[in-house]
Amino acid sequence: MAKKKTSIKDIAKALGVSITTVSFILNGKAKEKRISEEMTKKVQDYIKEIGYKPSHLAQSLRLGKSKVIVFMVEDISNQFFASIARLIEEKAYKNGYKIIYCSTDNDTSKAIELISTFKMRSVDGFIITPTPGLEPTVEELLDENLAVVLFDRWMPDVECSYVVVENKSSSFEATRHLIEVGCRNIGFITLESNQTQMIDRFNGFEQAVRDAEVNHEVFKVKFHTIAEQEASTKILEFLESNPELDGIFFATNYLAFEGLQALSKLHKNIPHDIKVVSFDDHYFFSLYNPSISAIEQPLEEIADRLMESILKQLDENLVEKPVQKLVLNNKLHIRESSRG
Amino acid sequence: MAKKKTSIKDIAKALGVSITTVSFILNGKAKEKRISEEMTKKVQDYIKEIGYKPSHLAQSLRLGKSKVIVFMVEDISNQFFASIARLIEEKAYKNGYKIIYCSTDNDTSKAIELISTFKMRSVDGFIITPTPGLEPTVEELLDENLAVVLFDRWMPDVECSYVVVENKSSSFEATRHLIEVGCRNIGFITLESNQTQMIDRFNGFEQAVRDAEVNHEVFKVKFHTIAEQEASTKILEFLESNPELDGIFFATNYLAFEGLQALSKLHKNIPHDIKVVSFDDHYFFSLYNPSISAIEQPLEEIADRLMESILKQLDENLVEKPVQKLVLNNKLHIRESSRG
DNA sequence: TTGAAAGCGTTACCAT
DNA sequence: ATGGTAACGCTTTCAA
Repeated sequence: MAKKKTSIKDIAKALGVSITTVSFILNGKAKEKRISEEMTKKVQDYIKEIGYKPSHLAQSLRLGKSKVIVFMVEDISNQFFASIARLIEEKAYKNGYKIIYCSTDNDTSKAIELISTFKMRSVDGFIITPTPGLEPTVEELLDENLAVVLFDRWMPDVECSYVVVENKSSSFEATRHLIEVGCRNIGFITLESNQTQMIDRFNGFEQAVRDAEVNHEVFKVKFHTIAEQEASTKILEFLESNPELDGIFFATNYLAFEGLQALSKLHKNIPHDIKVVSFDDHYFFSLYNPSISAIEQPLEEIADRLMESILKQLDENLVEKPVQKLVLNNKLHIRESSRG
Repeated sequence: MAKKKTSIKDIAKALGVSITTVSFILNGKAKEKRISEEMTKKVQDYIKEIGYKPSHLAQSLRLGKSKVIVFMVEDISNQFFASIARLIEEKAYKNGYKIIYCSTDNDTSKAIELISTFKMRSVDGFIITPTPGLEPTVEELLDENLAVVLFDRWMPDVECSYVVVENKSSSFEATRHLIEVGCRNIGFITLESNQTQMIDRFNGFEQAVRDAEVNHEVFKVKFHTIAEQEASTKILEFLESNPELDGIFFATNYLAFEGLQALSKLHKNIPHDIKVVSFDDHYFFSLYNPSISAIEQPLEEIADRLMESILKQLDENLVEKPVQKLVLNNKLHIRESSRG
C-alpha cells in the first residue's frame, strides 16, 4: 500500500517552507542558523506527526560517508569472533554506526574480493583479522584514508592500528605452569600458520620448554573448521603415537575440543595421565569434567579498544589518523585439567 | 594520498564519450543499446586499467534498493544464531547482498528502534527473530513492501513468511524417549516466554507426560544471557528442591549448560540418577562426559530456506511477494545422558 | 531569518 | 549508435 517515501521536499511543500529550512531544523542547526522558534516547532511537530526519517543513503552520498563499519573475521560462527561481534555491535550502534560482517575462512583471495566490494559501498571503516598476504590490500585501504584496525593478529610490515593479545608471554606462562605441575613431555598442538598470533604462541611454548630442558613434541594441523573431521583424526593419531606425553598445550580452543575428544577415546585420564591447557578460554572449559585450564583473552577490552580505535580514526576533528598498536594481557585460569 | 574517487563522469571525460554510453556499457547494455564493439572495448579496457568501481551508494539512491539485508536476532553471540549467520552470509554474498546484523536481546523497544533506523538506510530485506509484541512493526514493514522473513519463532496473527522448526513434535518425541527409558518424574526447564517456539516445546512436553500419566514439574526462568549468574542459581535451587526428578528436559541448550553445571554441583550421576535431554543440539553435547542427548535443528536447511524466501521476495520479476510458511523437522540424537 | 541552487554518482528516458 | 539531462534525497554555500 504505502509506497510513499516522504522526502524532505514533501515536507517543505506541505508546510510551505523551503527545503533548506527543513534540513537545518532536521540537523539541529535551527539555533545556529537563527530560525524562529515557531518555525522550528512547526516543522518538528509535522515531522514527528508523519514519522519522517531522512534517507541515510542520500546523506551518505552527499557527505561521502556511510556510517558503516565492516567486521571481517575468519569465521563469524566461531565463538570468539561472535562474542566480539556482539560487543562491538553495542558500541557501534551507540555511535550511529552499523556493522556489516563477513567471513574470510582465512582465504586471502576471498578477503581481497570482499574488501573490493566493500569499497564500492563506501564503507567508512574496517575491523579485520587479516589473512596471510593481505598486506598490500590493507595498505591500499590506508592510502585511501579509510579507518582500519586489525585484531587477533597483525602485520609487522604495515603501519596500521591493531589490537592483539600477549600471545607469547601467555603461552610461556601456561607452559611454565605445566612444567611446574610436573609435566616432562609436553605436546604443542597448533595450526599450520605463519601468522603472528600462532608464531607467538609457539615461541612462548618453545622458550618455556627450552628453558626448562623439557621434552616436547610439536604437531601442526591444517587450518580447518570444526565441522571437518580430518583434523580430529590427525590429532587422535598424533596423541596415539606419542603415548609418553604427560602434558598438552592446545593453541586454540577448537583444537582443544578436538583433542579432548581424542583423549577421551584413548581413555586418557585428565589430569592424572596427561595435563591439559588451552589457549583462548571458552564457556565449556569450566563446564567440562574435568574443567580445563585455559588462557582467557579479554574479549570486552578487545572490543572496546577496537571501537575506540576505529571511532578515533573516524573522528573528523582529528586531522591525523592516529596509529594505535595495542597488546592486551590475558589471564590464565588454572582448573582441574592441570592440577598437580 | 589517492583521494581521487573516479566517477563515471571522469571516465566519460577521459575517453571523450558521454556518460550514458559508459553507463550502458557498465551495465552490460552495450549490445542492447547497439553500442559499437570498439567503443565497448575501449571503455571496458579503460575501466579495467584504472580499476574503476561504481559507487553502490549512488546506485542504491537511484534505484531505490541497497542490496543489504538485515539479520536481526536475539543475540549474535549465541552459537545458534552465529551459525545461521555464517550460513546465510555465504548465500547472501553469492547473490550480491550484504548482511548487517543486530541483536535485540529479545527487547521489543530495542527491536523497534533498530528497525526504524534500518528503514532510513533503505535496506531491502529483514531476517528476524521477532521479539514479543513486534507484530505491528512487522506489519508495517510488510505494508511498505519490504522483504521480510521470520525465523526461530513466528507470529500467528501476521501474514508473514517464516522458517521455523517442529518444536512441539520434537519435544513430544524427546519426552517420550525419557519416559521409555524409565523416567517417571520429569522436569521441564524453560524460559518465561509466550513466544511460539517456547509454547510449542512446552506443549509437546506436556502432552507426552499427560499421555503417559507421568509426574512432572515445570520450571521457568527469566530470559537472560549465559553470562548472568542468577538463572544458574535458580536452576540449582530448583533441582535441589526436587530430588525426586529422574529426568530433565531442557528447552534450550544454554539452559542445559546451566543445568549440567548445577547437576554436577549436586553430584548427580547422569544418566544413573537422572537422565537428560536438551532442545537445540550443540557441538559440546557430544563432547561432554557423558554425552548429552539433544534435538538438533537443521541449521543449514534453515539458512537455505531463509535466503530462498528472502531472495524470492526480492525478485523483481515476481509481482506478488509469496508468503512462505515453513516448518522443518529436527533430529533427536540419543546419547549417553539418556541411555536406559 | 529564510530560500535557491549546486552537487554527490548513478540510471534511464528522450533526443539526435 | 551515442549524448543530454532529469531525478534519486540530501547538505550547504551564497544570496536575499
